[in-house]
Amino acid sequence: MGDIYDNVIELARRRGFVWPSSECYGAVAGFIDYGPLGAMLKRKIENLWRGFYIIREGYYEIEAPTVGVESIYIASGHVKGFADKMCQCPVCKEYHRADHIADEHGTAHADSLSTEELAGIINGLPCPSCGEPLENADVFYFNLMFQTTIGPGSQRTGYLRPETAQGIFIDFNRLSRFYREKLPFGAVQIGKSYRNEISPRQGMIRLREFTQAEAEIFIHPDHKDHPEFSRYADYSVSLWGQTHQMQDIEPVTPTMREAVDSGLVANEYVAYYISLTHEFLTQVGINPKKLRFRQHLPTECAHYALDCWDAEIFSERFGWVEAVGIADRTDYDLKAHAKESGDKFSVFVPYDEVRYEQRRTIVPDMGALGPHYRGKAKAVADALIESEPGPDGATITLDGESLFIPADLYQIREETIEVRGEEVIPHVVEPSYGIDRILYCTLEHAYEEEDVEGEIRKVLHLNPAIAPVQAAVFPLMNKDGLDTIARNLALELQKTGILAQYDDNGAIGRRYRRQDEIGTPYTITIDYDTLKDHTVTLRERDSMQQVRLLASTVPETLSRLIQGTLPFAEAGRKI
RNA sequence: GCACCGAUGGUCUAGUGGUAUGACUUUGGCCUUCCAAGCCAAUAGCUCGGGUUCAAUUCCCGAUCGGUGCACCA
Repeated sequence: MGDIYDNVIELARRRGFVWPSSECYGAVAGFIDYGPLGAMLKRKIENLWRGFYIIREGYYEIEAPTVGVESIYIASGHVKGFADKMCQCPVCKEYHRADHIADEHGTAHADSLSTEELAGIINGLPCPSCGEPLENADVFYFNLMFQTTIGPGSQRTGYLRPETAQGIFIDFNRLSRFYREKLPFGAVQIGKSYRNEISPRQGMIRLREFTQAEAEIFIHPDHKDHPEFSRYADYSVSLWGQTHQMQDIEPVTPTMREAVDSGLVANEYVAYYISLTHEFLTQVGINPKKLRFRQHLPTECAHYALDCWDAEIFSERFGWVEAVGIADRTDYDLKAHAKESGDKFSVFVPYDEVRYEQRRTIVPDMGALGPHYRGKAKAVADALIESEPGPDGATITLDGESLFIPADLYQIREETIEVRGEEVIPHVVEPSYGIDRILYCTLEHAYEEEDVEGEIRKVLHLNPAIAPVQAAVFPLMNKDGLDTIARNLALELQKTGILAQYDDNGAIGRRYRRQDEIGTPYTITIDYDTLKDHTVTLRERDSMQQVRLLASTVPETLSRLIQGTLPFAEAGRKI
């Protein structure tokens, strides 16, 4: 057999976590189906995430369409920037990045050239694969966004979103109103995003349709101290900064306070979400020893991002997998949408005290300007307002012509203006989670093959909070009324919101193994003692230990076990 | 996209120019007083399309998916 990946994926397929999509018509790379247990697991991971970001941080969730009009992605830069300029070698048919080829042969800023310019430059250069000259090779765009058209016969172009973030940015003004126009505030979105990857490999790691959980937190550009920073000030995580990477030295583990003060992490907001991400991922079940935070190198950091850290999870198969990106995107996106849409993407921030400013305004005398300049009067007035008048009059430029306006055609007013605050374009701190990657890594870290008396026991050590099935109820024997008692107990559990499977098929050991494989944390068995004293056994998946307790207390006890507020040893009498 | 390798019940596999082996799983039954025990039975398969052939799961070509390398990863 292969490595742990093969074993995990085999189990995931067999037991209904993850399946290839549209199998009966031939599966398509980059798309997967979540089966019954996978969909449940995914939802539980998402709900744990909601617990952090919505309930604790107070950033409400929105849901925007996955199809967006072209303008959104023109503004965000995806229409232009999310495309690669490619060319194909006429000899070996290999595809290459045209700008990379030009770059290697000494062309500066090749990525900013047009396709025509690039085609001219690479013409005759050797193909990086076969070495033959690239004769008259076309340079064309390959955009990684899925394109569609909106409406019948419509010329309106739409794109499937390549990230959920833009849906939040373009709702900025509505959100600002919702939060009563007070920074900081944030919104989150969990949903599908789409990227038409050239070569999606690596199973669930690189998908063409994937789920993101993103938070966009709008903060004042001059106040990047997180109000709740004390929560994580003493928290320490493994940080692999730019300088560590370039000098090839190990990550360091300072406290967040130290990391911010030393300048390793740009500000408290970024540090706060690094810690929160660490806490979230370890709660999901990621092994903290296989988790590190790596700072983007200057070359890979998007040009607008001020600081960017990836949470990387170690996979036996894929190495360090980028699962979360935490970036300070500054005001890049809001400015871009302001420019493209013409709307204002800012918040009015009042000063602590009202300021008074002396201001000199020029008030044109339209009654005099009108008859004098006729059709040009309006333009003259506008130019006048912007001008710097001398003692006798002002010189303005209109249609390239210099024009002198005598001082009696306008008034100069010295005013004291009350300034209560200013319009501020917030900076955006963005923690962005790849749920599918987290889910895979969780499975991989939870998976264990244990040798029990010569048999291999496959167990998913899933955190009870995210296990798709929380409990199973077995009658020891399928007779003497044990089965009825077991069924009734399963019903009782379901009434308290616990997903409990009833299973009476096969030997008891086999039933335990089945539940171990899907990560069910607790199993309850009804035996002959139950008939005498109404007690049942409760078995813990990880230790295989059992305790005995009254059947009537099982729902309450299980709830507390799942919440983590009751240690298993105290759940009942040891056997 | 390219090159190489692979694809047989749900899973893992044997094998073949004449529609297929075994194990595990699953389901039903018997048995069974707590960790994949035993017995009986049942269900279930040659990735897809084309070609060669009387006949293709097998040979050839192509596609799809998976793996590896190249390229790509805003």
